[in-house]
Amino acid sequence: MSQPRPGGRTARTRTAVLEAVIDQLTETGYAGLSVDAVARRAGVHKATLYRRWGTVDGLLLDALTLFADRSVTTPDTGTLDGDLRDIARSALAILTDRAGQALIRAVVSAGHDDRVAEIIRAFWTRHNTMVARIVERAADRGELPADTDPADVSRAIGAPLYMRLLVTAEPLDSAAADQSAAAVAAAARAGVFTRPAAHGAELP
Amino acid sequence: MSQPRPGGRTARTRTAVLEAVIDQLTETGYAGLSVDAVARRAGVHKATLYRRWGTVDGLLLDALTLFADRSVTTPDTGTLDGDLRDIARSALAILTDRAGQALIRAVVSAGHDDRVAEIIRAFWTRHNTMVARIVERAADRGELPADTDPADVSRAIGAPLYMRLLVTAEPLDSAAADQSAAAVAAAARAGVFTRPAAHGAELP
DNA sequence: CGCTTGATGCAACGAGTTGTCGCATTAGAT
DNA sequence: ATCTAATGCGACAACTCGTTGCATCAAGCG
Repeated sequence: MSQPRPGGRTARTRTAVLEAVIDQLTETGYAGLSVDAVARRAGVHKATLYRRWGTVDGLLLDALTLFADRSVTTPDTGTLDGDLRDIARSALAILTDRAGQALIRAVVSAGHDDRVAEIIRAFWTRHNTMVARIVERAADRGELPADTDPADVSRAIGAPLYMRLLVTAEPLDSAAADQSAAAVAAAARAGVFTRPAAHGAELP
Repeated sequence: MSQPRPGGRTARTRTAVLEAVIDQLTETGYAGLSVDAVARRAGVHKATLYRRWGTVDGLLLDALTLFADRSVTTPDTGTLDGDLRDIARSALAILTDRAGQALIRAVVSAGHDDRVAEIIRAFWTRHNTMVARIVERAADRGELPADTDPADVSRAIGAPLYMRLLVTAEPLDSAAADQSAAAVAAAARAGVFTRPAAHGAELP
């Protein structure tokens, strides 16, 4: 590696700065996220931040990258309900995590920076892939219609939780996560998330 | 009324300003919503805005009040599925409306101004009341468990649509609305939105 | 019609913020 | 021990923000 190691000054600075970004977002939201404020909080000169990150969005982007790079694990409980519940609880964990909450709010506020959008897109792609494995297994067990769309399921699991966080400001607890999982299971079993007939093979 | 009439200069100024607020929000988002920008766009001197609205949040609040005061109508199609579909399509209409979209994004970005939060709370209270009527009728028809929680249903209908708008940036179309309605219907019928046993009446 | 009153236009301001620069200093690698 | 890149430092011009005093205007009223 040509990069300085984790113990190097550069890495230490980055850690301190990105942590300061989260702190600042938590306290003041995206509106209060200025380069100066982050610099003061991190104990780093603001010129350094301008040189390395350029803009406020650069800072947000780096913090977001660090956060979104966590791996998505696929549950395998043996039942659709169990798997969906695990996924909902993972989502809950992100949404109640300090950094997760700060970053999600910031992303929504940041309007649509292209680079940010790309990170979000990549995250959901991975998430959908993970859900697809669950769905496939459930279909093999006969718990679900074979043409169930994983993207629909993926979105539906998280939606009520994001709704509580961003829109209605309601509490985020495990009961909410479990209810969301149960609702998705019921809807999926009922065939609501079935893909529209693609090439009319089974038409009369 | 001691207020100048709708044709008065004051009223005309207010209309022009609030329209400018929506335009500005649409183009730049909450981050770009400055008093100066709105003043320029509305063709009104900024001192006037500071005198009447005080701050940027005052402007947003007034625009939001004007928008949120629209009445919520209760559908009555005779079936649970029909009613839920109507509700989902109403939500879709708000979420695809220019002003609605601008204001919803702004509210999420505005962090939590107390007065804004109060308006949101009031909106959802009315919405929940409306859904409660639907749910009650459906329960009377035997389409739903009697102890179905209207707030759960209310939240679940809108959630996938808000999710598409705010989080995943996916398209908002009537297919999405109808799917959401169908999913909620299936989940509600399955008893997912049933209130937890309150005073243990039916326990062994 | 002319008068009164409150709302608006106008220009200027001081305070604070933002992003950049040249140069000195330091930490880490070789 | 030395070299290099990263950081610290202070100053700066350009910009934004909110306020103020005064002139002007529009709407209602007799």
